[in-house]
Amino acid sequence: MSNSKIDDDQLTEMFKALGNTHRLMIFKRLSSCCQPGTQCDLEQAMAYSVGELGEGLDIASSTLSHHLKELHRSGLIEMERQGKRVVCWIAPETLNSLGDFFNADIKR
Amino acid sequence: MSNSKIDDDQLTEMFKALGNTHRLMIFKRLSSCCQPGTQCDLEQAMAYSVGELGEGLDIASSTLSHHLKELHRSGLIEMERQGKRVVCWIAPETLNSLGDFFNADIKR
DNA sequence: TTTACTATTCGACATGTTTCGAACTATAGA
DNA sequence: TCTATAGTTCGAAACATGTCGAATAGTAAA
Repeated sequence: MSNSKIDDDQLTEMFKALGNTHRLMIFKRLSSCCQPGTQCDLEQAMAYSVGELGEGLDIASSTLSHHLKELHRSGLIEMERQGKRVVCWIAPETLNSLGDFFNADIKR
Repeated sequence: MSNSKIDDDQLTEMFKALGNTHRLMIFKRLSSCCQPGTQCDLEQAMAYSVGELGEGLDIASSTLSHHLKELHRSGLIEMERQGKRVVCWIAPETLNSLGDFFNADIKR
């Protein structure tokens, strides 16, 4: 059921991107869209600014910037400047491709 | 629907393990259980020996051994000696956990 | 324009990873 | 026991990554 093409090189890059504690935390924060028991609009609620994503991570802002660049390079997240801030959100197609990778019973 | 517990550290290790071209190839070979259009027994058909997994990869056997160790350490694959050979297969629970990670709509 | 806020780039350093060949271990069979 | 087959461990070299602070760039508001 996978219609979005994604090659092995890109897949490797995405896994490499997620294979780091800080980047995985960032990714998880981006993929958690709302508070327990609340409804949320996918497109809106899942966007965070760079600063928000760094909260609680205890790393320098330059390091944070580097990690976000890696997540973006791999195709996992999108970024866009909005005024003073840069907001980030998960690239939805990519996420689906990854889900398919693990859920398909047969791969070649 | 995720009942198998898996913490962030282990998740990071698994992604790190898959974030390498050679290891991803090995993992894909282990997760492709049968030929096109054929039926297969999951438990049996998905086991490969170390030597078989290295075919076509064009790396030294010591390097192959290292990669398999990484995949095993991360919890992605199981290994067992059978006579002269060591056979490998994918750890099924782990695979499900990873699928859940990407398919759950809400994470925290 | 000056200031404050937000984020990125750069250079440097320490740490990890990938890879090889050589030496070693384990098993099965002659 | 000797030999062949199948994998692993070790040490070293090359390369990649994570991290920081300092300097820089973009935006908005006083």
